[in-house]
Amino acid sequence: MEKQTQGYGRGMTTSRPCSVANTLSVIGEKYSLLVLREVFFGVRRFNDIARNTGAPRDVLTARLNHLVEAGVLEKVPYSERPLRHKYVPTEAGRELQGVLLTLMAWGDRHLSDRPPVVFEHSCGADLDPMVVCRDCGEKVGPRSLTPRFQAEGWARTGQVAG
Amino acid sequence: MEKQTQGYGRGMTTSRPCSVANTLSVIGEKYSLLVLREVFFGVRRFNDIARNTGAPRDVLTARLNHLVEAGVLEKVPYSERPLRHKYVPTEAGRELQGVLLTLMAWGDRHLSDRPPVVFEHSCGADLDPMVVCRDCGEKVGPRSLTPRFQAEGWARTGQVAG
DNA sequence: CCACGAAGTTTGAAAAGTGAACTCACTGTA
DNA sequence: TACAGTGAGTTCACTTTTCAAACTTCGTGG
Repeated sequence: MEKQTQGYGRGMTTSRPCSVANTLSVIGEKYSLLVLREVFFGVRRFNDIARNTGAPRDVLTARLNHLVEAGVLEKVPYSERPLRHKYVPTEAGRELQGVLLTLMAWGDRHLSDRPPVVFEHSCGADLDPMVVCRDCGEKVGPRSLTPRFQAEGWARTGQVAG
Repeated sequence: MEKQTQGYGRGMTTSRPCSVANTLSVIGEKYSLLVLREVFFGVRRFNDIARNTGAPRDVLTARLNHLVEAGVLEKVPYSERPLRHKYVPTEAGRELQGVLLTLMAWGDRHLSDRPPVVFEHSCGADLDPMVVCRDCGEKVGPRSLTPRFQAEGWARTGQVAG
């Protein structure tokens, strides 16, 4: 009955089991992350989200439903008669903020002269987000990580050589 | 001559100017982030990336070309006669690691019983990534940020009220 | 000469995305 | 009661993208 989006990875037999793919099956479709951006900005009504993201209305309907089913957003009525809903982030949804911030930081650094939006952190500084190891607090760099695969067969499928 | 992908935001007139949208115009298409995941794992050859991501070969060709044009990957020959290339991340590409890590962390937390892949950090611990403010070092939470819009007209398009 | 491998390219059908127009329920004004 | 207006979708006709499989091209090793 449900129209099933032909998603990434989640449960696929051919491709690598991976939480990146799993997460993308929830927020990887076109416009989903822009919807979340708006929700984080406090824009929570259908028409406003549609205008700010540029998403066609039927696509937006599908994305919102998908995000609600996935437990990222929650549909909360702001008016009975007529029944109207706003879309608010769940706890899980709020935890996606880090994804948005790292995406934004990369774009700020590599694709714009000056950032279109700046976040002021509660410490007073303009936020420059950074990913660190929770245990040691050190910044995570490209060479400080060694992957360990929990399922066999995926470790050395390709040449790792430089 | 170039086939122009009908992308997000970048340059659109209708939707909010935003680095999230700009970044998604580079890495937001289906499979692009999975390609980057593989490249970070050290898998750098066309056939290996195709197998591990599940991407159709023509789509993969398009994604790789797009990522190379955008300066995220670089095409480096590993054999003349026949000419064969591997795809290696540029400096800008390596800086996308934070995006992958936050996506992975969210999936680990919300979509799997146990992580399919664990990264061991150079400090010895299994990595649990966290986004912090570079200035004060504090963890960035959902309520510690205040957006400031550099272009007018986008600040209060929707109801911010809870 | 033949089979094989890597890295694409081509193909035609299926799926997804698109904007415009339409529906439906209600509201506020007269 | 009539009537214009709004929010949230849905439907429609169309375009674009995706897909898997087959094909191509260049070179290798036997």
